[in-house]
Amino acid sequence: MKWSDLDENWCPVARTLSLVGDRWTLLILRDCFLGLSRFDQFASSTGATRHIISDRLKRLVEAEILEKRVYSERPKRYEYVLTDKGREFAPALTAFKDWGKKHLPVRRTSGAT
Amino acid sequence: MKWSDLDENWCPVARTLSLVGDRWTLLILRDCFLGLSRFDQFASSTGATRHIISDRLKRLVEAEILEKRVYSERPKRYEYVLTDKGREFAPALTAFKDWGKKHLPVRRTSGAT
DNA sequence: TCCTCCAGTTCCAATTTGGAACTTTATGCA
DNA sequence: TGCATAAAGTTCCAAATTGGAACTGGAGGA
Repeated sequence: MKWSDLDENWCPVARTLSLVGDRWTLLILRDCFLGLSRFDQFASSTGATRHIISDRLKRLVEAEILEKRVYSERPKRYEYVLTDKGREFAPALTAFKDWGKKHLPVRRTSGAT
Repeated sequence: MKWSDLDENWCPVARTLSLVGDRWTLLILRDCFLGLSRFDQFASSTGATRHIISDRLKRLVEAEILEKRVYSERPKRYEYVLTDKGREFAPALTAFKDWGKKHLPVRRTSGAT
């Protein structure tokens, strides 16, 4: 079964996952909430390849979760910002953040516990 | 960058995603909250291949989000149930559900709402 | 004996990823 | 002029992950 086949699923969780159900997409959204908005920022912040960033941004814009907007005419440059629909995704990321803080404390390779 | 490299990330969202940041894992968790607990149930409910189910259950057990428990000695059969840590993931799924209900209504090919 | 149930495992082709280099448009500087 | 840098992508290919379907093994039942 392909991931896009989930978009007509009876379950709202499954439908949501058909859009944002992957690591890099969610990480890009996190970045948006942190105020990042440019291609290169997403690339270096998430660690995903430019290839993936390009693909995921395209999907997010198509889903109207992000809006692609010109911020420089010459040279043409674009940035990506959350739409209202995208901003309403905040509770989900907050839930992830809270769970991670509580259950997955960082164990630094060198340093204290 | 590999997905597992996120587990030491400074960001709790990224660390969470290193464990549950994929479609099928999250769908399995949804099923657990719906009361499902067996391999075949997950396979048919999610639509993922048995291969994937096997892999994801293994990861979830390793992460102590699910617990593998014998429910039949002969033949040996196992089921998977949420641990406390896993149960605390509920808010995230609820957020996904709410977002999906609001922003991704089903367009049924035939039938009522 | 043969069929069914259930939890996995195995195999292989097809899709997705990772990584790195390249493109395009424009600015800064010596 | 000539060269370097910046930003947003695209392109290419090898490697990893997935999808699909068949197979395994232990047990109960007709």
